[in-house]
Amino acid sequence: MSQYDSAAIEKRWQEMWKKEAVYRFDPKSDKPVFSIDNPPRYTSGSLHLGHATGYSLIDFAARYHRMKGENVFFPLCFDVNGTPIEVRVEKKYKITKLDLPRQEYRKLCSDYANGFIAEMTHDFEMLGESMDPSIYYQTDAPYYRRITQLSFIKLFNRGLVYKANFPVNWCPRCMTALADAEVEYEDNVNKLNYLKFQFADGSGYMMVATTRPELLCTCKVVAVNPNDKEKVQYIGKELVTPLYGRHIKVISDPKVDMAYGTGNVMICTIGDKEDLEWVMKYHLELEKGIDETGKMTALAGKYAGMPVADARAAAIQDLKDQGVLVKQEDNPQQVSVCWRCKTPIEFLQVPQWFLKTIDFRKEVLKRADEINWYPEFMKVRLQDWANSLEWDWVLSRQRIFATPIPVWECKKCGHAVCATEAQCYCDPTMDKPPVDKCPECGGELVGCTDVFDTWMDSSGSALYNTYWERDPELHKKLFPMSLRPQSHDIIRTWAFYSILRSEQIEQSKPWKDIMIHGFIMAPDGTPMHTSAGNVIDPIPILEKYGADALRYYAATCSLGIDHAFREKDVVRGKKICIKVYNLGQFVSRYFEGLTARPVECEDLSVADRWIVSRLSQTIKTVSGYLDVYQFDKAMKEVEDFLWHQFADDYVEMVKGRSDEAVRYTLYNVFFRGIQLLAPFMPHVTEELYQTHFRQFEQTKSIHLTSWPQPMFVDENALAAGQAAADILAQLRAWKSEKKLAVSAELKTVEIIGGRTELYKQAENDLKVGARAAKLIIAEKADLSEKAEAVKPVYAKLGPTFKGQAKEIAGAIAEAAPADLAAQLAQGKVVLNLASGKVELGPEFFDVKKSLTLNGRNVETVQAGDALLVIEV
RNA sequence: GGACUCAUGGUCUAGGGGUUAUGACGGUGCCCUUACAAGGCACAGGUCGCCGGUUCAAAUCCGGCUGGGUCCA
Repeated sequence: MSQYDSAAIEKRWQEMWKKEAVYRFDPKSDKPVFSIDNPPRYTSGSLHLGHATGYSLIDFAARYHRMKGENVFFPLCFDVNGTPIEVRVEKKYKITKLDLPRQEYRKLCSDYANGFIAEMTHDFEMLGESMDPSIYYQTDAPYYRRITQLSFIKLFNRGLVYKANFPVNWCPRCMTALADAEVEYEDNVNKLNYLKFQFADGSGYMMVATTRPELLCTCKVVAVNPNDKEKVQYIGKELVTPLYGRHIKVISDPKVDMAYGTGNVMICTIGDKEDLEWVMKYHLELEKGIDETGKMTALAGKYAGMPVADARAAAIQDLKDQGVLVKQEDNPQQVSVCWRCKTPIEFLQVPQWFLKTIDFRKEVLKRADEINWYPEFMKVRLQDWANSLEWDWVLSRQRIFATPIPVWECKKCGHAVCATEAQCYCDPTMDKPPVDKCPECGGELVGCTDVFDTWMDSSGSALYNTYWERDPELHKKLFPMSLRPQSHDIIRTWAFYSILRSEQIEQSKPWKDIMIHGFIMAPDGTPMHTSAGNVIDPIPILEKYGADALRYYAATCSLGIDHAFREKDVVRGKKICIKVYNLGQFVSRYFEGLTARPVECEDLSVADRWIVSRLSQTIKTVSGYLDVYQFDKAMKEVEDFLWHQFADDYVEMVKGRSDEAVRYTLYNVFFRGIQLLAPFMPHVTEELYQTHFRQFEQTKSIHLTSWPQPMFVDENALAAGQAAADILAQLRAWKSEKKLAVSAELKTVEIIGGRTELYKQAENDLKVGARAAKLIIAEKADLSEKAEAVKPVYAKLGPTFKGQAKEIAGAIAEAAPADLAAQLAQGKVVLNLASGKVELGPEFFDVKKSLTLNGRNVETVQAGDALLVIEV
């Protein structure tokens, strides 16, 4: 008898699936398409537990729809763009982007990222992912970048793209503008400096508190709150800035926090987002105090060329020396930092390319409403985001390893010439512009060195996947896609921009459904971070328990919420593998000697009809859950059915049989059972299929078989079979207690009372299941009945008696069960309450009875309302 | 500071106005019963985060608080 060996089994079938190209999208097929806008995995190397879980969830959907007969589009894909790779490369070679020619730098990044792809593809195979390599893509390839550029050109030509000077989040280390989504916040404590600002008319001074004295060089105004009674007298007066001696005005603005610092705020152009708001509101002239490398500009006078932190220290020293700085206090604040390198960001005005986004707010919201969100509440995040947008999407980045913006600009007049569609893919830093000279002024055209925000590439995945601008017919057939799976952290980026792009290019939603999963946390529920040292490597888990076991864990993670990693669920997953594997070994004994699958059988027993009915119900329930991506609930149903109903109850019930009916039932129920399990545990189910069913079924893989349909539901058999199963479960427990083998033969089993009419229908199943030589089913015997407890049925009592219900329940609890039972035997119970006399029929009571039989040398077991009398 | 979300035996989870509150892992005891000891049977273990409200009835609905998570112009 062989034993379950996850490593051998998983390797065997992974190789077969690959060799036989089992998972292939067929562009020519006219079957319904189920297309997945699969998240291209970022080429950062090692597999993370979060990836393992996320991609498993997607694979469940892919496999389910494949078995439903749909033409599944599930691409193997990688995201090979952007700053994170650059950061790693710079770290590895100890360089910055300025140290190398663009092409060499780009090659270093490309080689670095591509070096991981083979290994990461292998990771997916090890997990049993059914991604399709025939529709492979990676986001740095010219064929993919071409789509990004083409969509840009179309938007450019429609006037949706513009270049503007605009304050942007700027990371001085990465030397790039950052989208707000790329800005993180860190708690920090710095100093709040109290400075004396002299009035220009010599009438004394005003105290201003600031955390950024180095920005005095761009200080434009000082604001006070109009409700600040002490300060209103200063509004309109002139102040002289320390260090620079500029004359500035005092203004009033209701947004000034009177309680913070001195209640007077100096507004610079610009230090933070609040400054930006005031700059916009009062149309202040933008001055640049800090440059792109994070150093002070000439405006800063003697601090010019110093890094911001040094300039601040120097300014503070000078202010102290001059007696301007009179006080410093600790100031806890949140600093904005770059999401990748954690360097504090600056707000700088830099020429940037923008895509009109705010104008599309309504359309995006409308498309979001057209998409089915799983779970629904995730849509709220997108809506909040869309509604709070205040400026357009900054498309450009001053980096290198990304898609070039296909534009040339005139050196003289700044006029921008966009590439032609025929030119794409192109790189304006190497390729020639479509025209020789500036069409406006005849000046020289220079290739744009800016690249796209990587979300510009990513948000085009639904377009790329559906052959947009590659195959119009296929595009029409595939767009919009069926499903976007993703995590909740990138709703405001990937999901939002994808919907925006789809609206701008296709005036349509990009997908029908979106499913959003949570994060995998460390076992203690805190996020996994390399810095916290709590990152769990999934590879040893895969080796110890197998991919099917890890996938079981993934299945227990309900959508939308974060889950702590639970190794015990992986353990449970492996136990299920072992259980079904062994179950297969047992069940297949019944198929020995078969030359074809068992023929349809007319005379099924009640037990057979019961398990077939339960199977049919399970198929319906599981399909319903899978249709709405509720994998946790679906898995639980399958697990409960296979283990408890099929293995524990049905198989135990029929062990004594060897007829055609049981063979037919075991074959069909077990086959369909493992089909239900196949999307979750593809390896062990393939092993079972190939070992026990393949010889009778035509299909080369279980994953290409058709999703099972319900066989029949026989309500009567459901009730009778369940009643019999419950009796037999009690009997097995009794045997175990008496240290008897489950297969121990019994002389007589008498079932007295309880659901007699049901037991009678399943009489033979009970007899076989009990291993009883003689089985008697009787309504009554020579026994005495005793009411153990009489409880009120609250669900009936409450709605009928409302406020009186509590008093009635109290009275019932007080009364003797025997007395209540005696009254019930007469048809009703009469209670004398303080609030009056109440008559209650039997529907208000739940009577627990016990039956005892005296005077016979037998064992008795209570099984629900029935009494089992056993003669060994 | 804001939006969304979560809080249920030792640990983790299901449920989402009225049964005896689901199950897993762990614990204890018995059993190597011929598919399965990573199995079977039994047992112990819970004031369903805290405080209020709605209701005849709240783990469940509402409000506040505390604590976790995610996102944050």
